[in-house]
Amino acid sequence: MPTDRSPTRIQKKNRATILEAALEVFSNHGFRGATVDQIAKAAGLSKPNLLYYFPSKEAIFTELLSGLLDTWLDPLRALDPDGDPLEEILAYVQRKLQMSRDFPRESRLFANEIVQGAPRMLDSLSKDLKPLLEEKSALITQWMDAGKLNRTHSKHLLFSIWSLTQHYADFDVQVRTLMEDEDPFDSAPQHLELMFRRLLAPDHIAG
Amino acid sequence: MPTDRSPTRIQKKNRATILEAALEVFSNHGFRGATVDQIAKAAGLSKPNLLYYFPSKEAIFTELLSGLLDTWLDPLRALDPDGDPLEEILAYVQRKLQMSRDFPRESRLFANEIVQGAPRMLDSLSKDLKPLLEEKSALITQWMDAGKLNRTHSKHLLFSIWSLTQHYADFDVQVRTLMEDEDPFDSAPQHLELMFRRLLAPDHIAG
DNA sequence: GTCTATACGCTGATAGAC
DNA sequence: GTCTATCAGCGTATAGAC
Repeated sequence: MPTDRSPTRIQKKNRATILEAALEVFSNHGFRGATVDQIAKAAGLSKPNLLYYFPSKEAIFTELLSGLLDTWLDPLRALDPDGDPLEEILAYVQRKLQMSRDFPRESRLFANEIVQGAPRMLDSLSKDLKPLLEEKSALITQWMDAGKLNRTHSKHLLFSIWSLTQHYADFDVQVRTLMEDEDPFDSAPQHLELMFRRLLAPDHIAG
Repeated sequence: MPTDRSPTRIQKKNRATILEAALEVFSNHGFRGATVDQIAKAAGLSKPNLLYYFPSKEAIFTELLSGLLDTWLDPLRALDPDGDPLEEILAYVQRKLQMSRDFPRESRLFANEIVQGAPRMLDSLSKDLKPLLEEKSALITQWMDAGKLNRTHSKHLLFSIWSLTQHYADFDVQVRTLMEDEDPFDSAPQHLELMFRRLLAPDHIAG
């Protein structure tokens, strides 16, 4: 077991390598479907050596989850109360879509866990995600009250943004099978901008 | 092994019971996460007895998938070329949402498989889903050409319907955690109708 | 048709040499 | 810190009695 005080450079590097490998394997197979052997091989280590850095498979997984959740929620945190409401939300949608394109493994990692009832993530959902959702959905409701946005259910609005954008990461195989050679990420940004612009842009039609 | 000709009533009933139990277990844990023991217990049979009706765990899974896919695609097949375009699509959205409410296990079964790269479903995607998508997206494009619907990317439109509606089944745990006591299915229908009506209703604004 | 008992591979984790 | 060797338990599947 690594000593508690001041991990060496090699320890830090190996832990990082393991977590990177774990992300690759867990995101593709889920917790139960992944094996320590696969992770060790992907990390270029032997299985016992890997378990020298982490006490168990479960420990790797939970550390991975908690480490990623913070940055995963950054795009939502960046929603700026002082910005232009419509543009803020449209920018958030695009940020989320880019994350699906650039970090699909993170998205699938969470998706895998949540479809199966989030047995190792329920606490994070309540403690980290819920307060953030409350804060931002309240902000959006304020914007609607002020007439800056067309009125909708603000929580469903955020769910919609999540599901539409993460779909391109989580269901990537299906999307690419159905679109053949066209890259989904070429046309998705326009489509999603149109959806949310039409939904949220305040009415200018009299009557 | 059951004889090939004319399965008895008890055989039919047991196979149906097993598939029902398998749906329950596979949808909650995925293929790898599910065990034959769990399925047998859920079906009220011993493990060897279960394997008398199906040759393997894999066989149960694939039969379950192929059996469910057909009815799963029914709502899309029901999209009527002769109906009113906007109302047809809005009705499709509501049918899909009802399926997420009434058959969440089926949705999660497919979701589990697809997030992990659809190793046992790729053929079905190409052979069954793709032709249907091509047919219906072409129909939608026709409607747009005729000015009956606002123009959007018809495939992304269908992806959007799938992701938004199935989200309430696949991410049920997250949604319910974040909405606490409010039932998502009380407010989701309105929200989704508004989204697609605003997106697709032909413009009446001059200029 | 249904059971008990069991074979056997895979997987998570540990022991102990170096 | 890293390795080889190995253990214990689980999970799929089968054998064979009834």
